[in-house]
Amino acid sequence: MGVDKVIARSGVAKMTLYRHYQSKDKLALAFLRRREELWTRAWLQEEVERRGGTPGERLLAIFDVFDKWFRRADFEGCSFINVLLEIDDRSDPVRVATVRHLKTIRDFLRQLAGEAGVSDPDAFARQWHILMKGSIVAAGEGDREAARRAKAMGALLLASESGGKHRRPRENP
Amino acid sequence: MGVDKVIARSGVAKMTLYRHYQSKDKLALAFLRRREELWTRAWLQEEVERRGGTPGERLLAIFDVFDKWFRRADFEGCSFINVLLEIDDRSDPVRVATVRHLKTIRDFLRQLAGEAGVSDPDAFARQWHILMKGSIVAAGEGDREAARRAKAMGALLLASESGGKHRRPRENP
DNA sequence: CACGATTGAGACTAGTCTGTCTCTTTGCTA
DNA sequence: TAGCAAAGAGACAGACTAGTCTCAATCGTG
Repeated sequence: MGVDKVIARSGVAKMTLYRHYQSKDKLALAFLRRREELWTRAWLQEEVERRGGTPGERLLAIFDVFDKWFRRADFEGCSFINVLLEIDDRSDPVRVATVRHLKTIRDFLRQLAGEAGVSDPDAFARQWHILMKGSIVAAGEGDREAARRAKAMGALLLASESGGKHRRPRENP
Repeated sequence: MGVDKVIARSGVAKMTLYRHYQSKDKLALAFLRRREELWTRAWLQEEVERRGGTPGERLLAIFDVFDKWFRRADFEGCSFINVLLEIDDRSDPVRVATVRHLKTIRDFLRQLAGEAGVSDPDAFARQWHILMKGSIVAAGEGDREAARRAKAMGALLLASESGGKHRRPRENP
């Protein structure tokens, strides 16, 4: 997406854009911040919380939300992943920002995992995130059922945590 | 990666390159074909077959091979995924080619799944592929342990197939 | 050796990219 | 309404892009 296309689509003059954002990279950083506000917080987290239920049910609900997302005609995948894989230079500030925004998503997962009482919330969150990212790529490939497939694996992972040898004491055993 | 960089790195003249490949897109298609030969077949499949074992063990061995891959200093992720997410136009021939090459990987998974006796080899292969793609993105993010995390989920998926209600008759029950 | 095909080196075209500059027009506020 | 800040429109610079063209150097084969 070139600056000229951003100009045309936004209906704003080039100089106006450059008055608000010093460079294209700064604009990209602002876009990613905004994406976190709208996608991660206002959409994903809100939708999951709205559906309620136990922490485990809310973790699984992520894939119900993804299922609707994957079926949208304007599905474009995850901006954080898209930009992450587009930039080779690991020290590039825009790339670094995507890693940070992906971590924000994982923080949300880790909190739910902690509430669900899993033995290692950070490891669990990283596993859950693998399911999410894998399903997003699969959806980009054209698999409309990707969310349901990932959800099934998520259910297995959750079951292994609540029934496995690392099980923590629960209120309702 | 611009044509000029390809020229410089290969040590070949520009006209020589354009005599062998009509356009950059044709070069990209040739690169992806070659990547399938070297990465998918000569590397991934060979390494997995070399380790041997049951079909289930070979499926899990994929993540052992990935583990070594993720720890390489020159790890650049999966070219098929990288190119797939780089091109928006779904009818672009290069993008279409990446989808085809990813399907080749899934064909390999489906065959192993069939040999392992799972109830729905295609669905199983797609789930396994989600674990693979998710772990590749996680590794690109910087998680060196991504392969082990995905392998653990793969083990759960395999266990659910051999012990679940959809279990097929086996020689060694 | 000699000839014909291939390659190397680099200038060159035409277009796109980010970012700047100028000048006019709009809009808000006192 | 006067004045000032912001926005619009578009030309422009400089770097980069894919791809073409020319001509000399090099190569394998008869």
